[in-house]
Amino acid sequence: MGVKERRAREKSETRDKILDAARELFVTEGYEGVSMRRVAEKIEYSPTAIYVYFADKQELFHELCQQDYARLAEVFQSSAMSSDPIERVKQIGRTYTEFGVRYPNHYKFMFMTPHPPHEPDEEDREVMGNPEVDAYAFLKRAVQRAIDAERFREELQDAELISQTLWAAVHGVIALNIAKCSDPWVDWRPLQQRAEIMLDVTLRGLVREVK
Amino acid sequence: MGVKERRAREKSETRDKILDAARELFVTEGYEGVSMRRVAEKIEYSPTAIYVYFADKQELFHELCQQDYARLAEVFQSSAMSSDPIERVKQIGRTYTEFGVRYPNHYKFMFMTPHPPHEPDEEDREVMGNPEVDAYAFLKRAVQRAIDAERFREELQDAELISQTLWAAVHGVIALNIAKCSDPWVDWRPLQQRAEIMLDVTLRGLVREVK
DNA sequence: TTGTTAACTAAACATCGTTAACTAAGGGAT
DNA sequence: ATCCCTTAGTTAACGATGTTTAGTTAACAA
Repeated sequence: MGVKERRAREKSETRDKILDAARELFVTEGYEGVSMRRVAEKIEYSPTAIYVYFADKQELFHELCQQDYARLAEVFQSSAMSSDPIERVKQIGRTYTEFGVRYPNHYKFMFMTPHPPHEPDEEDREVMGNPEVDAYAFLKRAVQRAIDAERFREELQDAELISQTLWAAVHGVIALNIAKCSDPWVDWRPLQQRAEIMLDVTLRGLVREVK
Repeated sequence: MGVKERRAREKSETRDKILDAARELFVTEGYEGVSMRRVAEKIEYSPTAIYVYFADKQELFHELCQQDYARLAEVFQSSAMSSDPIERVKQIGRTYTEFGVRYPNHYKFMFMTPHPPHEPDEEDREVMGNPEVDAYAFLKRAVQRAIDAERFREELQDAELISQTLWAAVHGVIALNIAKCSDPWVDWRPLQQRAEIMLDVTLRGLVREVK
């Protein structure tokens, strides 16, 4: 009776092989630069074999995406240790920046590429909103703690809005860096400096004045 | 002897026809969604005719891009009328947001898509740094004026760095909106609100305290 | 009239994502 | 032991893409 389980295991192993191969290519070549044929070649399967496991290219890379969202949440989990709620938010920002710099192609696909609307399945619904596996929820919780500690200005009570603002601010730095860093039009300051200034500035604009 | 000129005029007319057709398709379909064949079909030429005028698809859309940079600078020119230097910067931010919202496909190609490095030609060098036609230079000048008026904090004296920070902040809002607005994962606040808050927050973080 | 140039085209190439039709192998039921 | 069905995988092909090559055609200069 263990037959079914062995088969399932084998199937999920090849599935993982596909994902691993796709990820490796994807990291260096980006979404457009990777073809289904090259992924297949890498694992020595025929191109169409992939379609047994994934409906199409979109779905294959969407799955990679999901894995990376989870990984980002994981990284968040193991950083952001500070006891000061504002410092925590700052650490999250720094970790996020690091992620974007280290994995620009993942970042590009995760946060800079429009995906067709996608109604959440049951697994998504399980992850969504859980700070342990949902990076955005993690940020939101940290923001909420800072709100509860009355560290943000009185008129700023919406954790969602503040999170979205912080996210956008740091995202702006990373995204411009990815898309425009080699543009001679702009005399770019070092990324680290830009990222740090951005966190300083936005947080200074958000927090309550100390008297 | 007017032959050469007539020919040149005709040539630049077809060139413009190509650009116009490409732009029209591009606005609704985006870079990936438009094929050289469709552009050609639209002007009733053979696909290869385009290659007489543009080296490849990249170059065709790069040219569109350049036109839009100029247009953005133009729009900047006719907004940003306020006499208060900080208010001016804010107006630039709002105008920029409007541009991104109105032309998301252009915006995506202009600011969210990495382009291969491209050494500036003589025309580029003419535009670069001229606030009348270079939108980034326009922002930088407005920032410099605010610096000169001692409106930014003492430690912030680098117009380049401040401009890049402001740009990144607003870009973050627009870019996330374009890439992720239909993502059910996030309970997005209205774009206008996010944009306005972002400007308020960053500027509050940048300007000198009034005593 | 001839030769040259420049705009444009037709056909083809390589590659892409994807589909359809098949093979081959393994296990369950008779 | 035989039959059948499911399933992982293949081969071949379709239609579309960006682009190249080898023409054609027409206008001008001599």
